[in-house]
Amino acid sequence: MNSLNPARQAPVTTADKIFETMQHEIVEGEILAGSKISEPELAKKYQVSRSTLREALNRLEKCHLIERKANVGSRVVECTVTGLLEIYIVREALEGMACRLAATAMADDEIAELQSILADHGQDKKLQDGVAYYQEEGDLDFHYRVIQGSNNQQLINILCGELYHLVRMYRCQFGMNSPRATRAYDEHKAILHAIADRDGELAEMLMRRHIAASRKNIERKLEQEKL
Amino acid sequence: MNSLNPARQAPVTTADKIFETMQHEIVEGEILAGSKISEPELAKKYQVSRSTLREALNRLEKCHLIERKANVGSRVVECTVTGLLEIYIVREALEGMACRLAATAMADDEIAELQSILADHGQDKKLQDGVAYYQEEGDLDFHYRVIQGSNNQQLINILCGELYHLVRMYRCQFGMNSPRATRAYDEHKAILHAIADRDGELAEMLMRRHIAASRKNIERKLEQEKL
DNA sequence: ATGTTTAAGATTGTCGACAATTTATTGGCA
DNA sequence: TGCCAATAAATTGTCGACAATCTTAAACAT
Repeated sequence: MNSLNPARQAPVTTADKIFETMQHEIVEGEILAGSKISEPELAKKYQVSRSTLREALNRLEKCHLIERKANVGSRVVECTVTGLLEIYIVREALEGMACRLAATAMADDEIAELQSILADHGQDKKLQDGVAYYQEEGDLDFHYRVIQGSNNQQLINILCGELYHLVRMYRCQFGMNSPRATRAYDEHKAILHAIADRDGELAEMLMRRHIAASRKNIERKLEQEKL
Repeated sequence: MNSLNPARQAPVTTADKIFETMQHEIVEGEILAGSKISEPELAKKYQVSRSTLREALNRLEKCHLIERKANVGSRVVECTVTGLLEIYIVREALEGMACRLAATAMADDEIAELQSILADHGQDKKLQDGVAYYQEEGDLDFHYRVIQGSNNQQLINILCGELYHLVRMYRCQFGMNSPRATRAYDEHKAILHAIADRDGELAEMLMRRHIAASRKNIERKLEQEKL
């Protein structure tokens, strides 16, 4: 999936590698959410100097995975319900707009390619039925391609560069194998149909509903867990 | 204006000060857009070590004022027409959503305060008439408060922390003393009215039109300059 | 003259050490 | 016992130097 990102450059410097390693560990929860980051400790763990580690920390901060306070240090971000819902709001606004733009900016062959990918997902879904994991990957893949299709570098940068891994982190740590798999698949089809029709207004509305439905689904689920 | 930002912490470390200095110089164009950043040169200019300067550069990158390539160096971002229009698109999506949220999240006294501020702007506008500068500040101020009113930390962070200074940079360098002053003022009043009515849907639509109108105004102006 | 290879110069990335600040610990006092 | 002050320990911020990489220049061959 990461390999699909054309903007992503291969990790050339050591700080790049430490960054990617830590990014993975934070997303997967191996480095616990909310935990304090000890620069000396981690520098020893990864066998690099503190300068190099700090360079990596700066990039983690750029994609909102850690937070720094002057003269105090860094902490991994907490995974709160509020934070999760806030991100869905941002995604609803930005991906909705991206979808509107994609309806006019995407080339015919890009749309065709995405249609065939979606068809593949449909078959896989039938095979695996309830198992939502693959669908999750597929969901990310679909959203990712629509964003790229917007052809707006600022949008792409924010969604694919700065928010993407934070979204993945929440998915991992809240264990989201949603029961919305088949419905989400249908919604994807409808969105893509609107894009193929070059109907930006409808495409935006459908994408916003799609993301809002996910958000409400989570709100509902978390409400039930409380009871 | 900056003093209105509650999230902003006073510059405590030397890297903070260098960051703010450079941020100002880039926004105002004293450090030219598109120019290459020489670490040794700037370190000498500001009388700090390269490590400290690099720390400042990292924060400039976070708010999209410079871009870095591994083993090559940093450049100040270019101010292109495409880039400007792209930012307006992002703002339309995000500030529209912020406005929708503000309609339900803002407290009554916050709304009242903003109304009185807007009234002051109206008087100042009458006094200074065509002079758009103060109105520009007022425009930023209004948008800023609506964003804060959304009470969504992710939104606030992106708009006020990461995009704010880039928007200011474009305003400075493209010399935007728009002739939309009085119309923008009326639009602000209508937006705030919708917020006071707690009509989020309308508030979002009006804010989106407001920003889209600005964008189209710029598109038109730049189109004319070409001819 | 032009294009390629090689070497020199300059720039960025990384390192370890020191200074400044914060946090933890200890001791004293109400 | 509980709270505050002073000290000790640990952590973050800053510095200058070295290593790796890129850029520029010069020399050479075609």
